[in-house]
Amino acid sequence: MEQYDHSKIEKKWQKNWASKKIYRTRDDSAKKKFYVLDMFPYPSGEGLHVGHPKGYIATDIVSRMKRMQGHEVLHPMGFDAFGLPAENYAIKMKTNPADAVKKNVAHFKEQLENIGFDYDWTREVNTTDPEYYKWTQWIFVQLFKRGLAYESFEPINWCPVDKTGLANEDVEDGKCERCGTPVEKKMMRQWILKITDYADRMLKDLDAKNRDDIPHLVDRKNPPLAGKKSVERKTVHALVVNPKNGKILCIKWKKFPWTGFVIGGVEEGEDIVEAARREVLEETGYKNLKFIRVLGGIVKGEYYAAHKGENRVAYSNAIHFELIDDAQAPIGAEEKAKHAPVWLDPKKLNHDNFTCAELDVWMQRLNMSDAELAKIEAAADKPLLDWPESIKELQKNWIGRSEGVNFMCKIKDLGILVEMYNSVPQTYCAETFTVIAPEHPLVAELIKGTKNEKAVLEFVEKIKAKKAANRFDIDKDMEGMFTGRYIENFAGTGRDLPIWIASYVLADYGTGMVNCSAHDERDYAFAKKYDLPLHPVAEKLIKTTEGEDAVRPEAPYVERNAVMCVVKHWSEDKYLCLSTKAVDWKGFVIGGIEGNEGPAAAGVREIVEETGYANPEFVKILGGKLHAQFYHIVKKENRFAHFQPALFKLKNGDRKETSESEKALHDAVWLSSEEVSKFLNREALVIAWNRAHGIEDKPPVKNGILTEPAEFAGREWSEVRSDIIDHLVQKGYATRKVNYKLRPWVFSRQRYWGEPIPIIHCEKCGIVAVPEKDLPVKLPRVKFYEPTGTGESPLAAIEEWVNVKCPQCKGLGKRETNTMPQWAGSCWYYLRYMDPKNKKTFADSKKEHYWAPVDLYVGGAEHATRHLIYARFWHKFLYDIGVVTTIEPFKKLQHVGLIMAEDGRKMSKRWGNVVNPDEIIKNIGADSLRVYEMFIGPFDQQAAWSTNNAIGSRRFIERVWRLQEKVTAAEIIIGGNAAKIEALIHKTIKKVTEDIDAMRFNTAISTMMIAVNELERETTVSKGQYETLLKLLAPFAPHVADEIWQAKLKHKESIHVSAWPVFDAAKLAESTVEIIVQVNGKVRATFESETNAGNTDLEARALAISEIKKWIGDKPVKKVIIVKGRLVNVVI
RNA sequence: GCCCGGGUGGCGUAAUUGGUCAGCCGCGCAGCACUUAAAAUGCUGUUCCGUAAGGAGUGUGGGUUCGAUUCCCACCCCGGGCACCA
Repeated sequence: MEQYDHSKIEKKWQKNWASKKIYRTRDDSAKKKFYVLDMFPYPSGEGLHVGHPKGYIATDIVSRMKRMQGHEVLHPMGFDAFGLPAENYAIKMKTNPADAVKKNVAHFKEQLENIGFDYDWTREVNTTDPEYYKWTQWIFVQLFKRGLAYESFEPINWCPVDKTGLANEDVEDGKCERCGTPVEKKMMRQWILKITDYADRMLKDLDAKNRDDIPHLVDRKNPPLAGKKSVERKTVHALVVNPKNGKILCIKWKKFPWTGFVIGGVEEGEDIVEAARREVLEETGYKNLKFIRVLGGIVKGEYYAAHKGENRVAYSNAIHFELIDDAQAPIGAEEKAKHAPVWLDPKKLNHDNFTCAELDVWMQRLNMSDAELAKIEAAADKPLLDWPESIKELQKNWIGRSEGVNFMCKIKDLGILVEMYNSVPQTYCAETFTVIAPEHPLVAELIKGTKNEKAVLEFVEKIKAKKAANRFDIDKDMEGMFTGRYIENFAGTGRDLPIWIASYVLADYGTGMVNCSAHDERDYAFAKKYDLPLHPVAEKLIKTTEGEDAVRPEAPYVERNAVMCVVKHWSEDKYLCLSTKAVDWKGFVIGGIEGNEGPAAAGVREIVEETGYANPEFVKILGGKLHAQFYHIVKKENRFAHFQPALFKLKNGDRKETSESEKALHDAVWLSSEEVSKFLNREALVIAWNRAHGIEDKPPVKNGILTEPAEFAGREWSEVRSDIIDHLVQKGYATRKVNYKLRPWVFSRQRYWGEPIPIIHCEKCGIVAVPEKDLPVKLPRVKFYEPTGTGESPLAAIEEWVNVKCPQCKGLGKRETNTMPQWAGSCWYYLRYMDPKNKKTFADSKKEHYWAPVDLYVGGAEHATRHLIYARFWHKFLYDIGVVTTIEPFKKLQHVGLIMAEDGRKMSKRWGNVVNPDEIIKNIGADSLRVYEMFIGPFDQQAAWSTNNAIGSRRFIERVWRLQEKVTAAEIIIGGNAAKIEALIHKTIKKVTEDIDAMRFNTAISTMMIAVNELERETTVSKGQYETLLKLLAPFAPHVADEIWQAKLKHKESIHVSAWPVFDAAKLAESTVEIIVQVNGKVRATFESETNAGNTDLEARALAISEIKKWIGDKPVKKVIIVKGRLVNVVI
């Protein structure tokens, strides 16, 4: 037999596939689509290392299987090449970035092709191609037109080495993500994208349910009819609200049991808002409508239009109006016959924030019975986003939604009103001072004319000059200065709060000004440093969760006040305590405070009662109260107790008799101060002890029991929060407020290598967008493109490019010279793959309807908080302007675990541990490389490369190759092990198919290896079984599979367009099973049994086994547990 | 500090509605066969202790159960992300 020689076959098949165009994707297919996407690479100068293709191999496998399963597969590839890394590389190599990128892309592409991917290269995109970035710029113009892109002048992060402004996402730990230089704050003219407008929706949709599965009503009541022609229509829903009562104008169809919005077709040349007005007038007669807004997105409906005898595919926008008055025009007879206007109570409909799709869902619900609703809820109980929880969590933290209140405060003597955000409003009575960010515009006003003015201004300048990274360290970097101003009578507490400028306050979160209390670590440290007053309003709660006195949920809660007595000996340094007999417990004398006695009297009484010592004297109250929750064993109740620690002293050793009942409970014992510290195993007592010795607590924590305000005293910190907010809002001290950590996206870079921002500055007209017909604004090719560091991009120096006519007034204008950041192009590339050559639009809407959303998106987890957030933002925006149909771009997301070098470090030129895939392909072949990378471990887990281990994959492929020798012409072999082998093949089909779907490639390969090992033991292998195995292997090792399939087995077409095998459940079942017999849970014997043997039969056979008899001996059998088809367990 | 993920042979790992002696598959290692020899290939073995019978064993300690890698509680360790967001 011919030897397996990868070098002969791999190139051959790569050429063959390309020439036969077997991976060409069609847009007009009747097949079900599957869109599988890789995060496209950023082509660096260094080329690929073996880690890069891991994700690409995975998507290649999935795409090949899906194609064989009969899907129309879109599996494209392209290059993201604008931005700093490419530009810095070009500067280093002293070439033009455009040339460097061209070279790098060619190199990447060649390396990728060597691995044998099934990309349709006719759909390649490159973000630096003017035909591509024309549409990146077009989207920017749309953002600009809707006020989501704006110019601003404010302090932003600036990298002094890369000489450009940076987005919040580009800063890691106060340093530039690219070069590690600490960033500075710099006042700059810049472009901002208002990503924050989408914060809430991006957060909400992470946990949203899958609305795609809610059928549109039109689908259900009037489904499309087969054989009728299909017509596309643009339609509108009108949401007309009566502002007086909130009711919504709908129409009731007379022939159908159906109530819904006014819906109508949009006529040629008609605006959607006009169309909606016209339809409302025609169908209901209401003529005076106030336009509110166009709801985001469009809804697709497919139905049969009976009156026209055609199937309709309708794309509908929704328009929100308010009724101005009741004036009604007469309704035509024809309309009257069809339906009548009705006003519906919207119940809980909050239409202010609705998207079109949500409105559509709500409308359908109007007409559903409860049973129908429940059914649909269940169907939609799948998440909208099938993403790893960890990535969702990362995004949630990044967006950082925080619900709190804005306090309204008045500045004393100036009368200025300011707002201050607080997400922990429980502390409002604790607040003792206010801090303000040095950058805050109010600073100047506060100090104007005061004697401190000059000193404060100097201080502000000093802090501003500090690097961002050095302003916030609690231990050393915090600095502040008093402004001389106060907040007046804050929130009715009667306190004026001094206003300080503090280095640690964030100017761009909340309002840049914060009220401070002892309950925040930084504020506490600041107060200590500058000797500011503190006023804690919460005390610690000790909740016993372990042992006999652990809180028991079933027991009632009882509130008690008590005294905790620290009783000193009359002459020695020892302390009087109790040893409790029932629970092996030693502790201070504790007793309830009765009626109107105080802690001093109660303490004296309890000490006498419980210890017999006759003359205790009250010395002093120690610190504040302690709060505890525990279970009172004797009274069988949960105690919510407030202890007042107090110091007592015995005058002398005189004793009285204690009562019998007290004696039974505990003894009085003396403990040395050391011993006391030893048995103080409950935090409460430690604190009491510390207070008795004047040791101060750490800064108060954010939990415990509130002591102020009086209305909420004694309640638990977390539980009281919402009531406090209600209280503050009611009293008018504050309003509810939500804040986000997500910042506006700083979108301009003062660099050459990026998409020019398509804006023209005109002296007369101001900021004008480049008209869409003039796009793209091409990046000019230049000799000098190094960053200037002046805050202007190198483009600013090219006069012939900068000077341009204003598109509005034709006067003198200047181009915007900043460029877009690296992340811009990747925000929408997945849409361009759907229709990469389109010159009229970024993607044809029919193609978008067919391909969207991306079914599977594979890439590194490091993109969770940048690319994936940015892309979701742009996608939602495109949805809102009605140009895409899904609310999320990526349905399923899978992240790739990194491949590390053999030394366990990241592969990098710096460590000299890079493994080049070209090398591996030369030695063992692309197929072996592919199989190895998938076999290395769980796909999403990091793994270390081992060239040695890769040999195992090569051996596996060789074994498959040699199996050819055993293949007989027969499709199926009869007799011998035939049934067993057939079952094995079907098991393998099932497992491999399921594993590829779940991206468990390592176990899929393992399963195939087991199958090959089994087949090797047979003398002959049937052709049918061998071909099945080859098909399963084909996505993993496409070259060798096709070589055997076409060259050896003489098939005329590629294995990659053959049909994927389907397993037969009937063939999986085996007639006998091995039953294990356990004695007391330990396996002692096994026996063969028919699959469906009954329990009594199994028991009898198990007990008859001599080995089992031996283990049972003469002990009585207590119980026999039988698991059908599995085991018999004898309990003795 | 906070949020995820994980801890199983010499190594990468497999097995979870709790149930076939835990360790599939692969690497490595050892022995054997083939060979003058080597490579390649094939076969056998390979968690630990013990000559064996047998026992122990999935980070540690406890719990639930006839039975726990799988469930519960506490803790330890490793990896990743966030850490100024009041």
